[in-house]
Amino acid sequence: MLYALVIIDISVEVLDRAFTYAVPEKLEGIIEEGSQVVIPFGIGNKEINGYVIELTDKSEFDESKIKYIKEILPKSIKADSTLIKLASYIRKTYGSTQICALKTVMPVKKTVKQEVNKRVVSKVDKAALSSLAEEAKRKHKNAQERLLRELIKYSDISYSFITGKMNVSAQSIASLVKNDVIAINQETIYRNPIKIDRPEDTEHILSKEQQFIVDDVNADLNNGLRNTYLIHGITGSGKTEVYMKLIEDRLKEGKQAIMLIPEIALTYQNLMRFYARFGDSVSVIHSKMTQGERYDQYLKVKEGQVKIMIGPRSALFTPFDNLGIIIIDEEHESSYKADNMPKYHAREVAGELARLTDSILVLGSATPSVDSYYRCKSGEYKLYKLNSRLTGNTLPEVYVEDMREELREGNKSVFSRRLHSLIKDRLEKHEQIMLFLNRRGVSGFVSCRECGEVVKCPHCDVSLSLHYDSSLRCHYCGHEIPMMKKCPKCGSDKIKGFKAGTEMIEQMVKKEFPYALVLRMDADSTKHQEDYEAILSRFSNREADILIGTQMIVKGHDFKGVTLVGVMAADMAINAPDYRAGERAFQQLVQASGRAGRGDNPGEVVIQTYQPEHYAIERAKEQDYDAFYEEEIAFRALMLYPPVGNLLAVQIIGSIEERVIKLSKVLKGYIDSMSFEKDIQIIGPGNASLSKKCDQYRRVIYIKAIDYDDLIKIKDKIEFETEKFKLKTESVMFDFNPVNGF
DNA sequence: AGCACGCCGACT
DNA sequence: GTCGGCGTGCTC
Repeated sequence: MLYALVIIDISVEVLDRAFTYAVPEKLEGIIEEGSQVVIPFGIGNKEINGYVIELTDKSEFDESKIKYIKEILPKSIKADSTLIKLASYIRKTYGSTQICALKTVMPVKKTVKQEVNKRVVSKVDKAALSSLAEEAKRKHKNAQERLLRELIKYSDISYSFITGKMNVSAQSIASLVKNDVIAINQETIYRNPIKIDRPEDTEHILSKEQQFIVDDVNADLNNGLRNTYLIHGITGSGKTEVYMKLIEDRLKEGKQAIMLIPEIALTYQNLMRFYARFGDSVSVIHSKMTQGERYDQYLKVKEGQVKIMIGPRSALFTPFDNLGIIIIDEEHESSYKADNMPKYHAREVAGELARLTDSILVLGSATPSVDSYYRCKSGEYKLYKLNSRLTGNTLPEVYVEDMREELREGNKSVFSRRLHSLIKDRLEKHEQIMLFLNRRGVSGFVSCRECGEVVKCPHCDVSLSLHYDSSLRCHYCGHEIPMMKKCPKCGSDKIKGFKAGTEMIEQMVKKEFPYALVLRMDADSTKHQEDYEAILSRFSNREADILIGTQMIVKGHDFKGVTLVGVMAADMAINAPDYRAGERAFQQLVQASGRAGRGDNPGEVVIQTYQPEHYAIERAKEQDYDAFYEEEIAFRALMLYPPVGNLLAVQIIGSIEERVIKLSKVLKGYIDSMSFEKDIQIIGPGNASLSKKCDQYRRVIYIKAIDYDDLIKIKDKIEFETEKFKLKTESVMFDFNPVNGF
């Protein structure tokens, strides 16, 4: 008798274990580990889906009670054995249910009808295409314009290439078909579309530094070593070339590659480099792809056509059969941490995947995460540096402007005198300017305009947040004091809450520089992805002098015309109520600086702040990552924050405030009752930084521990206890080493 | 999660 | 006497 251990599709803790089912004779040999099956479950034999995670010939369970598997779930796709192991890792490490973990590692669950091979051909000549493109541009039909311009170069493009990689919607194509500009050629063409249309590949000569990395990694591989590598390379130092060479070498060995890049950097230009090099063996996934498109990618991977997958964190779950390398570009990006359950970190999961598949993991960043750098220092990762800019252009000049000084000298405007005069200068020279304003979190912090003092929590060393009821609160421990009238340090009455939006800056710019053309980009002005692309391309086409925006504008796009970057208030980032505030601030300042002078003209950067002596600012000005790291890690070690310690956020949500408060206290009681070999610290319960969201009250308990396993024990204990009093209106969630705040 | 069993109050 | 409340327990 053949039995199957099945994980059932009900995401509840008590059912989160394998159930034994008998495999009917007709399915023997068909059902495999990873198969999705339909099984009768419970008293009513309700039909439920499940995943087979193991096949065995002896049952551990009372045989008379075992039921038969009904069938294989129609149109389903079997989970890879590696992916099942990865799901187990995710369940264990991040505390989700097995089924939830399985679902996250299965980006494609169902088969979808396969698309016919469609190609788009132009029906008009190049001149007509050109004028139509101009027209489309005028009407802000960006997608159409993109397609038309591409058709000038190649008169015959595959449909899926246009909808997929060029990101042009079916509607845009349809409207061009309607106007008889293009036709869709349905003949199945077995030639490869991309190989033919693919841009000329340039020669690849690696610099000494680049070649050293490639040789060293390959030497390790030849010696049977499977390491994790971190490439710390300044912007423009040619990390991508190294990635591509390493990928190429793996392909030669018959292996495949996964490359993660943040979704925001998944731009056409970035992808083109890979197409030029690797042609049709490269594929991309992104969040906007439909089920069908995803399935097509899946098939291509399974058939061995696709050997390199590029995408955001979910690209990790590409079911390659012989993976050789995983690359994570911009590894410090917080988007690598999942924000819904299970809250896994792609860097850690990639590490596990590399281990499971005997692959290597390569991380790269201009401003590595403190986490990864720490692992380099401890010898866990191998560190490489790329220090020279290949393009030859010099680093920008960075000025730090002390806004306290400005105020003392009677300048009450949001522009320091230096920034004001530089903006004027650039406008006269017709060069472009970017003004960057960090605005994370809803409530601002409180600082003294006289001495720069920021009011901080005495227990947590993060800044206190000003709330609408004019109280100051710590988002970590709930410590609360009333808003003061005078600065506790210097006694000045110039102490105020700090808040400024992009809109306010826009108005100020318009007032000061009425003749400047201004574009603003923030969450309000970019409700849709198209808006985002539209603003960026307008700025790129020099339709505006000044671009004002939040972090969105410092990532991804390069603007050749920008020679001045202004960081309006670096204090916003430094004083975010989060232990990672310093790290994020430093990264953003370095990134923002990197936006200046990408073209031929050298750039200048103005950082405005009330705390010019803050280490994140001083180190960013000097562009000295190592010095920053040393100071940051000392702070983390002192406070036992990650990566030195480990942090668990226990998040409690509910609609009745008293009950949420009570529950959070009860949970803290459970933790108090536990004993550990190494010391742990319990902080809170306190209100979450968003203490009420969607009519749900949110509280949080933070636990710091040396041993990660202690945190898992705490999670298990809380889950075990809360299981008993079936929670209805409240829910408890866990976030291990959180990066995105709560 | 969903369903059955089970043991106490007000209803034709 | 019975209908129905939802507390408790189980599901291969």
